[in-house]
Amino acid sequence: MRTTADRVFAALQDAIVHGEIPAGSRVGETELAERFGTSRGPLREALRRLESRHLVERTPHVGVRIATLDYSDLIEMYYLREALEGMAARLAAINMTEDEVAGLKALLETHHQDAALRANVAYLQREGDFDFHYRLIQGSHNAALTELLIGELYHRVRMYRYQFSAHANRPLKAFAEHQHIVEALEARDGDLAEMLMRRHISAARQNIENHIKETA
Amino acid sequence: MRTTADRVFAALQDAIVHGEIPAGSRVGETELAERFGTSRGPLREALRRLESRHLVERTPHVGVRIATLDYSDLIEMYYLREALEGMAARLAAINMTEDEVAGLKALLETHHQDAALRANVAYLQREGDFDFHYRLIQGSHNAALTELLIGELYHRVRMYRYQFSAHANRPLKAFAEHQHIVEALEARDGDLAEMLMRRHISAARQNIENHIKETA
DNA sequence: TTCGGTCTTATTGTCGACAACAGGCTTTGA
DNA sequence: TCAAAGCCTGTTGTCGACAATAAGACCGAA
Repeated sequence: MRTTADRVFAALQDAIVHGEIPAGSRVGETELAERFGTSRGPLREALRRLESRHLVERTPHVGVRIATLDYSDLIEMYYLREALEGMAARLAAINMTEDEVAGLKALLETHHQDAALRANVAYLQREGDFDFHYRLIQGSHNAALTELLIGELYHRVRMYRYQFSAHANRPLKAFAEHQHIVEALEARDGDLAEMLMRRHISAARQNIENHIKETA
Repeated sequence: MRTTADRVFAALQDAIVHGEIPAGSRVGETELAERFGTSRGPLREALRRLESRHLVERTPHVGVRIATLDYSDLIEMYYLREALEGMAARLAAINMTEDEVAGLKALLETHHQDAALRANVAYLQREGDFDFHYRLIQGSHNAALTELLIGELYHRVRMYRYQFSAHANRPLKAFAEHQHIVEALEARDGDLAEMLMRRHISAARQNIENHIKETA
């Protein structure tokens, strides 16, 4: 059976990612403990785990603040993802099974049916297993890499999406890039897969950087 | 003032990394609490933080085991480092100050004076600020990347060094590669710096993989 | 003898109370 | 009026006791 600390952790993480608890706000332990119907013990455990994922910030004797993402954090994260997901793509080209590649291709096909995408207004992917990057990372068959990207970074990325209510403003391009990556995987071309993935993420970052300059 | 949980965390991490507590051994919370002269509360917090760094493994209701590194973990970590430190080198070439580059060059000069290195028997670097990779990573001026590599991965790497009492068995080559990387930094050539760093780490990995095959 | 089930025990998970600290407020002196 | 020192309050850090769980020992039946 899952422990109560686990439940609190999952619930709190969801609340933070979805913005139910405003980013940057200070929260008290007692307050949160009551909210989740438990004592401060398990709650503190949940907070520590969230801290290691950079979803909350703790300062000794002062308290807990929900983490905020400013633009520089966001840009830094894109560099991380470029390096890590690039490597993931390289490894996926080598290690993915035929079935996994076929599954990924089928996933893209369902995206292709999406009306919003066809109209070039949005490229929304359902979370978790239905996310292209999510599946590709798992295809690297590298546990440490997967844990790092999905266990630690993924939730911060999700938080960003909700916080800035961000949707890629280049849906068709992004979709086309996904398709090219899958083609590289099919060809088992690790070099190409890594290069395409890095360009894919780098383009998204530059897109944001330009947006900052324009609005500044 | 530092909290007791902080002290316990630092002490325990050291004990694990240096092998004072054998890797793979099961340890009880009460036992550890007594050893560090505190109660189970702060100790559990320290354990949680060590868990997020993959230095201990916890299973609910069962207990704590000091993490072990098998070869596949080690190999996976090298892929991570190749991706991340490669990116760090690229960013360092762009973001390092002239002083930092000069400092790194001076550091290599002190390594060059080391007798063991000259005799090609070992390339031992003092830990922390005196480690080449450590300094270069900080030179990336990317807080997220630095936190990830130094805060999370670095201690696992150190643990491996102690556990396998590993010393690079290609000291002069490794040293020469470091020098070439610094030259790329001086030239502010990000592409080259990344490529050299990736080859540097990749070579170390292949070295280990070959070693495994031979002894298997 | 071996397999299945029950029970025991040691360990972890949880709780509520107390101690210690940080930040703000008040007070006092110049 | 302003600044500095001391107090006060609310919060977090720490502790010891209790409850719940899982692993292993023990027993009995096939």
